[in-house]
Amino acid sequence: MYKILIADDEQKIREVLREYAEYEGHTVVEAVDGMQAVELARQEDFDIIILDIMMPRLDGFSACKEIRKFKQTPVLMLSARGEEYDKLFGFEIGADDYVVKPFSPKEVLARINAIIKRNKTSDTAQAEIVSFEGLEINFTSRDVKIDGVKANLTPKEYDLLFYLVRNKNIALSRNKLLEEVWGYDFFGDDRTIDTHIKMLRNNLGVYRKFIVTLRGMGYKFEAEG
Amino acid sequence: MYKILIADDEQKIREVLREYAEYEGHTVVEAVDGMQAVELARQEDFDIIILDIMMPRLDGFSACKEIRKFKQTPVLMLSARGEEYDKLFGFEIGADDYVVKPFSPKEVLARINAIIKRNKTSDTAQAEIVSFEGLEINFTSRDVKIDGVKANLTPKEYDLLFYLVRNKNIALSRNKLLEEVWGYDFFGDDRTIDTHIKMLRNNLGVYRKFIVTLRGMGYKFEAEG
DNA sequence: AATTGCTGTCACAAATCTATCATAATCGGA
DNA sequence: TCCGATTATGATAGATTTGTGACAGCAATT
Repeated sequence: MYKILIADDEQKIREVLREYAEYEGHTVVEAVDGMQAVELARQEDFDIIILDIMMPRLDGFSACKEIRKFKQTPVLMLSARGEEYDKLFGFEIGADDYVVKPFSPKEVLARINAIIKRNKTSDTAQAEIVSFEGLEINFTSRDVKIDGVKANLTPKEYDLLFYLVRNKNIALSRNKLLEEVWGYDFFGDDRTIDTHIKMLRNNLGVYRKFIVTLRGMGYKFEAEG
Repeated sequence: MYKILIADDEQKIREVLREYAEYEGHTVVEAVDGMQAVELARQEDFDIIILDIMMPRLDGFSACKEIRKFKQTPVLMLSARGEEYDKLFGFEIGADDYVVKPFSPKEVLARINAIIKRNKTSDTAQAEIVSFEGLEINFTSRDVKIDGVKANLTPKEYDLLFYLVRNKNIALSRNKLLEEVWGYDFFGDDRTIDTHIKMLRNNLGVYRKFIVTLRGMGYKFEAEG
């Protein structure tokens, strides 16, 4: 569900949090110090960042400030009891919440969920992506990658592929395809589909195998993914 | 959590906002015009005040100015699109933020939280900045730098770019863009977008590459950052 | 009143896509 | 294996879509 960055120099703590977070279906990336956390935050978009305060190289406060210069990712601070309590309390550095050690992972996860829910403004919506072996289809950004390389499809090819994939493992007659992809007001030839299937296959390279011809019927996209 | 004053002459709007705010646990007080808002603000301490601009008896601008004479309560303005745009933009009257109608209650609540948090954190308001290579976009101060040099964009160009960037890596149809950037009440031509995209691209120099044409669809801002 | 800057529209050129056709290849059943 | 039916493919003309420069109407500013 969420993508979480956990920065703490104690492996034990990272481990415990990761375990709980992954159990809830989140993705976790770890950093062992503040510097690394800032770097990772710069490169990727996280739903939330968890920063321990006492860390080598760059402490949690400074890391938080640094991150806030370029990202608004919610931050949850971890602190030992009494440690810089005032700063924490005032959230002067822009943290969204904090948890005092020793904490229960359960509580941390609860806070994470609360913070993310509070901060979610349609922004961090997950892209809709499906992949079949090396064929990756991103419905959200409307692009298709073949072994990591972007394919250059024409509008009709996108529409056709997207429709096939959305109805994968379903036999689709030419009429059905015409109606759904071309529109009810298209009065052209059936065989037009063949040509577009051809183009699509050419563009899909080895993954053309997913597009199966159903003789006397039509086509289908056949895959496990 | 927070105590909010909502001043709007439209009952519908007060109702919707109240519902959302209370759902988040805030306390809401309503005013039906600017005069009443000022009186209430004088008597009670709110965490934030929401003022519609068009109100009977005393408009939102004047109410805001009046309130600022005795309280520093953060103010969020509501305005119809285009309504006194510059005043709003300059925040000359001391408002902390503004939202253009029609807005989503969710967005308003998000802004409320942001404003209050910003005001509570020792007024070291952090600017919201994102960058993609040498292209730096500051949502807060509403400016754009190209390799460190400030670009001179027109309002529409800002709006368009900001929307694209906030929805980066998402395919945006012309209709979607018209609706979100121009507003639901714009009945002009699709192609207007093309022209503005053109201008934007010219202004972005080499970073025009981030704006990708999706033939038969629309455009998207494509970048990793 | 004149100037400047912004917006939306238009027209044309350039780029790109699509449908169709002709022909080749393939399939399935007799 | 052969034959008719169906599908694959290459080529291409015509249709769409997008990029761009020009411009008129407005609004704000001087």
